[in-house]
Amino acid sequence: MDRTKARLIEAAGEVFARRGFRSATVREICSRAGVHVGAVNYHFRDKEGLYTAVLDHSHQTAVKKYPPDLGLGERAGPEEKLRAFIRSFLLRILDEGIPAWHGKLMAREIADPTPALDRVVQSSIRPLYTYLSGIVGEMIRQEGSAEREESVTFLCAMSIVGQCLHHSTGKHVMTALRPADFDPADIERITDHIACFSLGGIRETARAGKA
Amino acid sequence: MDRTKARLIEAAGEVFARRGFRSATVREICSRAGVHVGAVNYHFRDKEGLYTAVLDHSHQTAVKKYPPDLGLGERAGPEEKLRAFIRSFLLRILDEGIPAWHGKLMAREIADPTPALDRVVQSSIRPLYTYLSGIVGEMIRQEGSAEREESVTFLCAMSIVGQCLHHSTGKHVMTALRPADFDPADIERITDHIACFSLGGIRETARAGKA
Amino acid sequence: MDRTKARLIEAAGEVFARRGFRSATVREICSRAGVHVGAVNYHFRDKEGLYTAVLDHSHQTAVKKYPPDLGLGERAGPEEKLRAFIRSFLLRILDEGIPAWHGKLMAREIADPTPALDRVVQSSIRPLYTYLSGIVGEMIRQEGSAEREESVTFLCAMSIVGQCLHHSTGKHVMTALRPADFDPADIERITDHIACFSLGGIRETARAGKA
Amino acid sequence: MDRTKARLIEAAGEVFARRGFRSATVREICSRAGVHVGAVNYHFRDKEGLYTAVLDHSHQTAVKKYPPDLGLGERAGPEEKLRAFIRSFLLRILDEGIPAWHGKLMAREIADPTPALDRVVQSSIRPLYTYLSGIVGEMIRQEGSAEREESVTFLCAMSIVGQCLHHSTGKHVMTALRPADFDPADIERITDHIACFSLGGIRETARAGKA
DNA sequence: TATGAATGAGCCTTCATTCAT
DNA sequence: AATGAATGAAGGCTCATTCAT
Repeated sequence: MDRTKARLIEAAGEVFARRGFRSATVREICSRAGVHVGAVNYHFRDKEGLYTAVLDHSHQTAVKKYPPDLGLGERAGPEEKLRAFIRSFLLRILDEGIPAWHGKLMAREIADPTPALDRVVQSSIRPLYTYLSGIVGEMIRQEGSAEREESVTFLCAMSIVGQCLHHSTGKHVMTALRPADFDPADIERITDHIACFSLGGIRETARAGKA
Repeated sequence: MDRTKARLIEAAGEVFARRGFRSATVREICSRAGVHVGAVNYHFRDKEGLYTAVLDHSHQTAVKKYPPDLGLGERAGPEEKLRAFIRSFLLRILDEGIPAWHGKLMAREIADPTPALDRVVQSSIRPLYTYLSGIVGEMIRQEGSAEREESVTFLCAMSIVGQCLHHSTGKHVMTALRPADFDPADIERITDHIACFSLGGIRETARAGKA
Repeated sequence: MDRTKARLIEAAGEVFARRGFRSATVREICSRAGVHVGAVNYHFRDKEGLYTAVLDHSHQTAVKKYPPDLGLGERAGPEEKLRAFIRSFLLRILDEGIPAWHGKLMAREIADPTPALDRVVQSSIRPLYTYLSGIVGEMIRQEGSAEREESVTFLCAMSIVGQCLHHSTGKHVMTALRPADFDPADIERITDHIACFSLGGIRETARAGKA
Repeated sequence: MDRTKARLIEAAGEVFARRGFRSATVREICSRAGVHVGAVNYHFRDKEGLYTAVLDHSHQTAVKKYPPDLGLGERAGPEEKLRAFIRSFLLRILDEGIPAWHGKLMAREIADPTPALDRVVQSSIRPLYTYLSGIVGEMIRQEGSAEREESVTFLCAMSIVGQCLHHSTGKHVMTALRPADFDPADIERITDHIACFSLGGIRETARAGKA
């Protein structure tokens, strides 16, 4: 029955996101899904097969709920697009529920890759990166810089992604450092900050490249 | 004998940094250290005790080799201090050798905390954060902004740290995305970029807070 | 449907012959047969029932294709009959295709018996043995020996069968020992050797019994 | 303690010989040895390591107790040597106790090879084969035959070995066929038969090669 | 009648830890 | 004080078989 597969994917998404692929146990996943221990091997061949299925499924869900431009039209300006991208990215990794698994799983895959990394890069990460590079490149060109453009664009994109991921990856430390200030649920405020910070960062970088 | 403890800490630092606390095995550590399997439990009570000892020891080593200001005097300007901090931070997490364990262990602790997180925060992370906050706060004040200063300073500091950590945490993905562009060994170039990007980011953030 | 049973028997014959009863898995058999996993239990009660069915079916096929005398008339001499028997036996266990399963399965049953051994002995092995004993007994009597005839005949028959089986059972070792010399496909040459060797052996044995 | 390893090897030899490598379970072995289930992995790395250790140990024991020439001097005639070899071979595979494991394990390895086959061939089987080839070659030359000598020697040696092995491998079938006649304990009688049969076989083969 | 999802037993292995020596 | 053999729990996985549909 398909219901078992669905319950398994749901339970596995939660456990993999919380514990990581290696530390997650098939037993805990099955227990949460209320299915037999052997079900994973039957339906997904092995633990890795289940993990891949979770990644694929959550990818589908995430792109639907959080498109990179968040519904912005093509005519939107790059600054607007950048803000939408950051907000979308933060929603992916900070929100609760199925789509957030995807962000958390990607974050884990980035920090501690499994054999599924290549798959994730091709299906999920590269498209996002390509979209972000387009925005950043446009902003850099607006500043009149052209030198080593691609390489500079790459570093700027990584600076943006790094800021976003840190709000997921580093949340425990942030809470420990300033319990009062840090609220991962306040996505709008974090979006505002990273968008503003990155805008200034991109411009400064473009200016430096021009000189 | 103290020599056994020292060899154990050295081997454990390397293994914990490479595999993380949970994936590292006592057997591999003991094997590398050339001591018997029971030594960890005998000298450090349990695996966690060894981990704590490694953190303490590598902290001592790291603060000596990579002081946050990299030897800069108090009279240096905040921009200069910021660049030195970023370079020092990148060296901690990207360099090879004993002191780099500490940076890698901190990065792992941030991304996937263990019960030792609080200890690490108090001994290592908070001092760094306090130092960085001082620099950032000074720069923000230079721009004339004052509104919600502390909170803004916190977010800026996290943006800087997030960028740096991503060059350690996300190195596999960066390599997958742009194998030609990404070289974690080129610390100077990464330092230049993050310093420049963050300078623009802080100023833009300060300006926005002023309006 | 009978077609499912037929496909199952065909697939099972191949797998049992290659892996043996215990190492063969119901799943591999069903997968090769293109039927669902439960089919074995549904049609044949259990794995052992399928195995029995395979033995019965392949026995039917084998006796048709490889009659012990290979079509020799009753008037043929014992030496001619012995050679035909040996050739027939080798074809059963070394040939490829459906009838060869039977030989391979018998060889496996002899080397590593299952609960089906008695059935195989009664249906397949004993008739062959009886036929061979007739030939050997005739040759021994030709030499003029009579003492403990039956027992001697038995041992001679076992010597002949043992030689033949070793060319199936021991093929991996023969290849390892003399890769150049050993070619299980060269059934004529092996037949010639075993027939000649056994002729000499029987005569010598008969002569010794006479003395 | 070495006692655990010794008990494990003893228990494993018995179980491997009775069930074969694949069908034998670590649990049964440990249970018989009266040791913990993890002991196999601790002392021998894995099941295969234990198997290898059993093969090595039983090989040592077997060569001591049953040297191929059974203590015959070099001056003994080839017929005498052949008989000694056959008797020694039968003792190896039919006797009870540790050295018989080796014969049974070799017989299993020949019929159903494991990854350890090469090791067994090099350490145990090839030396025996070489010794036997020397005897057979001498007998063939005595008959005056020289044509394709090596290849003929090989086939004769295989005929001898095949006869012997069949008395171990095929014992269940022999018992089923003639319960009264067959007594594997009557090694002297079997030795007499195979020696006599093989003598006649070798001479006949040599004569045929000469013609 | 036929299917295939689900089951339960069992297998090998790994791991941190304990404890007799 | 130090060793390393032994332990017990747990992990992923395979397999033949059952049973609701």
